[in-house]
Amino acid sequence: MKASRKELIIASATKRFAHFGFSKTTMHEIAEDLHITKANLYYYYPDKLSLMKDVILSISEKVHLHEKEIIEEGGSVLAIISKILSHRREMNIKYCMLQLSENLEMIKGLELEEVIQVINARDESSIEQILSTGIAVGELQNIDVKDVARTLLDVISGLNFLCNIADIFKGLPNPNNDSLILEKQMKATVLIYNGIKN
Amino acid sequence: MKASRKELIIASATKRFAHFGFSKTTMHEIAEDLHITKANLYYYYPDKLSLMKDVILSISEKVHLHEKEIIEEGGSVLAIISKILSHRREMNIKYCMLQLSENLEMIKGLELEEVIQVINARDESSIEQILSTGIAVGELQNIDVKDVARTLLDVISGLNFLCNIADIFKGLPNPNNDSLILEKQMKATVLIYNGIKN
DNA sequence: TTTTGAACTTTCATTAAAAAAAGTCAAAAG
DNA sequence: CTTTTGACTTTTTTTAATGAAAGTTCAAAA
Repeated sequence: MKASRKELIIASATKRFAHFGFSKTTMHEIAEDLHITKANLYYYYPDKLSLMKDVILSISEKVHLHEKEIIEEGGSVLAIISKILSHRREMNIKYCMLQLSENLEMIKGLELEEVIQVINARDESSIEQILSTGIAVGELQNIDVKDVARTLLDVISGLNFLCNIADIFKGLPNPNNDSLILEKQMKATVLIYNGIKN
Repeated sequence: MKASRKELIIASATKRFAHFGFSKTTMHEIAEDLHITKANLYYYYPDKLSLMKDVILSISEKVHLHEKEIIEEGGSVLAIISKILSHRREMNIKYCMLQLSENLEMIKGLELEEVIQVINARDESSIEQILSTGIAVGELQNIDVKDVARTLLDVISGLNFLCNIADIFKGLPNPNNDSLILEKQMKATVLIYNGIKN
């Protein structure tokens, strides 16, 4: 059926995108990998952008599901967020080209806003859930969950940008940065946590 | 004397750089503004980069002096940082092209590292002084001043990047962003403050 | 319904020539 | 001796033209 065919395309495209980035991957190459023609690929996806979007959303979904698992495993608020940040670093190392490309395309004004919004919503829902549970079990003060979650996410992704900006611009991955980013993110998270814990 | 002549050059160059950015300002134009020849300008500055550096350092010094004044005026830690962040936003609106250019040049690999280091050192010294005083008067816990100051500065400049990245890339200023940046920076600062206050 | 070959259109890479800007220097001016 | 300059060279940026590559479309075949 159609859905399964699309899933194959996404899986195949993800490999190329993750390795070479969006701009260095052609529709022809993606089609070749699947032993179909470019025209056939266009039967399933009207353009490259929508394929890119589906690939991004697919990865985001995987990450989100894994984060849900981490949350369900339980633990202190700080421990859970720490696990999530570590996992995101791992994902970033795995899909770094894609991250760089994604950021660059977004910067260039490509219509990825909707996708970014979905990812943001997922991120917010995860953090909000962690904070809400923290309040429920008395670990955290009775804070404004939405507001703190948004600020924490801004801080985390701001630090990501701060350390990655040069690489994003160059379009070259730099895995060395990841431990530094994680460290800075953890330090900031701990400081914020200290202010909201009971 | 030489010093005064250089100061005139810096003042004049600052106007052009602040308005059009580094790349859209030529040495010829700067010379013209001063009613001297380009060759004469090169008598005082060996190249464009060193003039750029002096302009950046001169503005940074002004900002730093003003922040010292704010600190000396006294007040709560949060009030002082709030004033500093507001002042930085004002400076950013005034010198936005310069900020954008500076970031872009840095990204492109221009040798502005030394200058950035000086600015960082000044920023750190300000925040460290605020935190130290806060501890001394019992407003803050006995935290690791250097560490917290660095993290706070990372968070603040990360948020700046996060909101500005598209504009930095385009090279176009966008003053609308400034209130948003300030808001995010204040929210993050308050959260961190809550964790270090007594 | 799915697939394809053969188009078309847009974007990208390359090149060469011209223009603009950066940077140099010997000599003039004070 | 310091400062200034005009004329010069070198680098960088722009422009325009070309061909190639990639994105996209579509009528017809499977």
